[in-house]
Amino acid sequence: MADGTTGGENLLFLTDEQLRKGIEAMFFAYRGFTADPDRILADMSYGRAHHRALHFINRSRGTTVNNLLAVLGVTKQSLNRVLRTLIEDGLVESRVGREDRRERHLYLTAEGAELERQLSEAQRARMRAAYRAAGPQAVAGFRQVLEAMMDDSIRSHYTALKDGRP
Amino acid sequence: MADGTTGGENLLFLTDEQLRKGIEAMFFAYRGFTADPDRILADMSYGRAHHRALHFINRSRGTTVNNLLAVLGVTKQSLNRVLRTLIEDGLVESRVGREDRRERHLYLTAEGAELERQLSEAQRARMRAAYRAAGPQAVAGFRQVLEAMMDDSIRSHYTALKDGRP
DNA sequence: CGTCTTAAGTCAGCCTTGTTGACTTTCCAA
DNA sequence: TTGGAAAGTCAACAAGGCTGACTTAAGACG
Repeated sequence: MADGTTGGENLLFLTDEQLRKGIEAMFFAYRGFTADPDRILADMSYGRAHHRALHFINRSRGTTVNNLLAVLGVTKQSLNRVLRTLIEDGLVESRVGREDRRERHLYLTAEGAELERQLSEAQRARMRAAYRAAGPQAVAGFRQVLEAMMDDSIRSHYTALKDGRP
Repeated sequence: MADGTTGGENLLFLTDEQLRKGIEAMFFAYRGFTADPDRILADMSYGRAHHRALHFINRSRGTTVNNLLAVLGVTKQSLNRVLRTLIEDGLVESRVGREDRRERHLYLTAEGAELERQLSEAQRARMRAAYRAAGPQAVAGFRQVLEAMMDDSIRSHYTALKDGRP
């Protein structure tokens, strides 16, 4: 139909203008999303990559390096550089697998858990304020759109974590 | 109250669990968000920074370097490196200001506009699919949460662009 | 047992994109 | 006429991606 509707359903939210606003919103919001942890990390000799590693090791205690690689979507060499410093600094512990001794299982130490808690609390504080300002219905929509935006290959990692599956 | 409600209003959406899901959704979704333009850019000798510059020059034709700096949130030196290659390659034109001749006003050339169109169409396609899958109400919530997540100092740039203000 | 594969780690080198700091040129405005 | 803002440039550095090549250890399997 010429008026932008189909069978009574309004599709105005799919115009290029609307999409552009969503794109710009993603760009600016992501800056805010990372701003607070980045400020904390800047004082130490760590960066965003260390935060991500700490986050997912905390979320999936005892995860293997290979699994972490898949979740983070980076190369082994890239992750290894980050992981090595975290292990050397005593924030992460790497244990040889009991069933398959080729694997290394990763755990946060008490110190690592403390930094992770500090970083994620800063990030949650902003998210909490945004959620509160927008309300529960908006939050549901927010999560729906984000989930639909993920690559198919990535979404399974997200839903597994979301539902607390191993 | 001990059951997570306050005056009848359910605040379950503000639990740390819910916030964590939102944080992980942002992380994975942003990867999808940038994936398609990144693939196109990988073939050329350009990166994500070039895409961002092209996008905002297109959105605010004739913008000054200083304004672009504020919107992108990077240093002059960082932007300059990107801008120089775009100008050298004939994708962006830099015109001396007519009123204030210290300023440079930035415009896309026909070639620059063509690349910008290609990149943003790839990005819009994914956004369109996500919007369509989630529906108009979810999209409204998505935008509300993102806007609330931005830094205060950044939100004005977003709303100015959103409403088409100069 | 021997071979193949997988998991992990490492070394070297490259690129993009961010940063600081110092400096120049241009030119508006007080 | 002079101060300061806008723009641009050079140098140096760091984080964090990447590829390629290679080693070590150990499970899998014919």
